[in-house]
Amino acid sequence: MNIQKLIQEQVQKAAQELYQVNLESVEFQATRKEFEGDITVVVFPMLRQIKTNPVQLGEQLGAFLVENLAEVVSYNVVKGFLNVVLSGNFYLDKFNSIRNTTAYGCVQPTENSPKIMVEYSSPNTNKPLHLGHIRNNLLGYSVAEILKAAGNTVYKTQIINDRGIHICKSMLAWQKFGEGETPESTGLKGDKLVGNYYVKFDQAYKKEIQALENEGKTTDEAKAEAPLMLEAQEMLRKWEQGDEEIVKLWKKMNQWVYDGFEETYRELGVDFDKNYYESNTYLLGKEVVQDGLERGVFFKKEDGSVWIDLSDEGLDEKLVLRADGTAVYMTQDIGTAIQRVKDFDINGLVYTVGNEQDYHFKVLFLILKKLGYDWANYLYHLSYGMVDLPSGKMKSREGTVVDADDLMKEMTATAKTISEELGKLDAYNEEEKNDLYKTIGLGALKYYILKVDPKKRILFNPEESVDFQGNTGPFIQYTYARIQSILRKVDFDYTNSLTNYQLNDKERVLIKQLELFPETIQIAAKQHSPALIANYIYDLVKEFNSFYQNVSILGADTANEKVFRTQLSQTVASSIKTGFSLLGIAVPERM
RNA sequence: GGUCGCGUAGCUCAGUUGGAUAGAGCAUCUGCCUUCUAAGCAGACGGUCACAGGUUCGAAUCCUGUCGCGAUCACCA
Repeated sequence: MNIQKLIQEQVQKAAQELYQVNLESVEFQATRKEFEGDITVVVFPMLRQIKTNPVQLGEQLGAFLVENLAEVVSYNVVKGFLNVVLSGNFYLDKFNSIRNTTAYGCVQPTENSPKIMVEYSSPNTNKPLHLGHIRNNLLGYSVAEILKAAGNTVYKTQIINDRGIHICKSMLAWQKFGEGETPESTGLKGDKLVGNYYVKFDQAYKKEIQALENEGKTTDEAKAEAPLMLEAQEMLRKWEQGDEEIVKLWKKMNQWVYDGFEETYRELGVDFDKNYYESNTYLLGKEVVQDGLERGVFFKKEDGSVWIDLSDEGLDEKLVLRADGTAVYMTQDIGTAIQRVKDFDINGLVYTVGNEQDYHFKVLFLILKKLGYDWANYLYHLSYGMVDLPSGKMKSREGTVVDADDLMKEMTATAKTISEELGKLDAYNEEEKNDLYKTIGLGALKYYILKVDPKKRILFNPEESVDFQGNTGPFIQYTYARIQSILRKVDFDYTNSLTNYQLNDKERVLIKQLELFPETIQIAAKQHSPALIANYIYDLVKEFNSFYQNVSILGADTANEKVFRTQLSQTVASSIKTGFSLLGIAVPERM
């Protein structure tokens, strides 16, 4: 039983004995560090049931706790706050149990655990991944890992948007201007090569529009009538009819892109258990709409298009099937969700998609509910803010897109520069050094992005490089490396737990922080927020560094101190490693 | 215009179900490497929690309104 429950019971018992009042609940908070104490009982709310002055009541409850609970050694009352001081032995026991727990903080999933699918990334195959995708990938991957650690069975997935007009644009431009270029012939990553042709299409298309406008057409007419656009649309029609040549080209160019993406994912350190392809799923959902139409969930307009009326929910009418019977985005998403539940027997689904699609997912979830799927209550849109530049939105046309591969390279290069300046890596050969630079560079980038609340937008200034000091990934990695350095130097046995040890303040604070790890993971899972993990680890590391700098570990006076502090350091390192793994960030042995 | 989100130190961000004197990092300024890695530690400076009301023992947090920023309101995805 945890200490909070024990104190609550005793406080309720005290209220009963002293005032014959049945307290329904007791409110707690962590004691602020300017006061003495470990846990604080807030007395104010009790005054509703017990008419007395808060200080007096606090004194009475405090005395009762000291009397009746061995863990409580003393107390003080400030205004309406009863600060309770717990015994050193209580924390020592706590520490020993933490130290002896494997995968401390995490809950192992069982047969009966909820099965959740997390979708993230889901790129279009017409251009390379950029900074926006990086935020998406990091968030999706991290939330998946956090859900796992909280005891769920998790499947990571992406749906690759491999068909549609945008792919045809790249294909057409390559056909017209490509002169047979391939990733091999140019040395370009496949996604970059295909992306170049998407840009080329856009440039040529713009020229055509301009020419038509000069002939007196309106902009809308010009856009619709430009020969390149007509050709691209024709290509899409041919693709849908299964035209052999077009499909062959489509397969070839998509494969280039997949190979390119694969490399980016590998560098970024994200992975998927299952890939869906839009070309396989874009027809899904039509039957469900038909079925829903018959059951009266949807209705048909005169032109034959199918809609759902969501005005009851304060929303509008929404199209789910075009008049010509073809699917829209919503149709596909309905079908795909149902397919995924069939494929994986999942109980829930997390969609990592930017907040520009808030409305879409609100509607999607409502529709699935109205269709009567019970799992529709466990759908979650992990909505995140855009990554903007000082100049505003990233625009490929203006060349302001921050490319994912380039950014990772720059981060690694910065890590290298800083590491070389500090010059502490003599123990490493070139290959080990290069691995380390990647670890640090990516650690800086990932932490920088994940530490902020997902729903807030991020302003990314490419001019000012991401920090490596203070509240950063490298700061935390550095602390881990320092602890590893200590552990390498230990020349005594520290396997056995101590039962008799006088904790100092720094040690006690660290144990308190360690104690919060499991509930932090649970809350982060519930809120789908890697930022909570990042903040928790940062607090832990700050406390540890203060301990490290002010207290000698291997040079301590007594053997017990050496053993205990080594154990404490090791346990902190292990939580750093676990916590960072939930963010997809690696930790180094040296740096 | 309707809907949704955001607004906390010069900058970037924390701030649990409402609780004590609103916290970190960066930047600026002081100290600390002949003892475990100074990517560190100890400290100083810095606030009308956008604004105005309300709810109550108590509000950055909840409610209402105003202002500012962003997104969305496609037979695009």
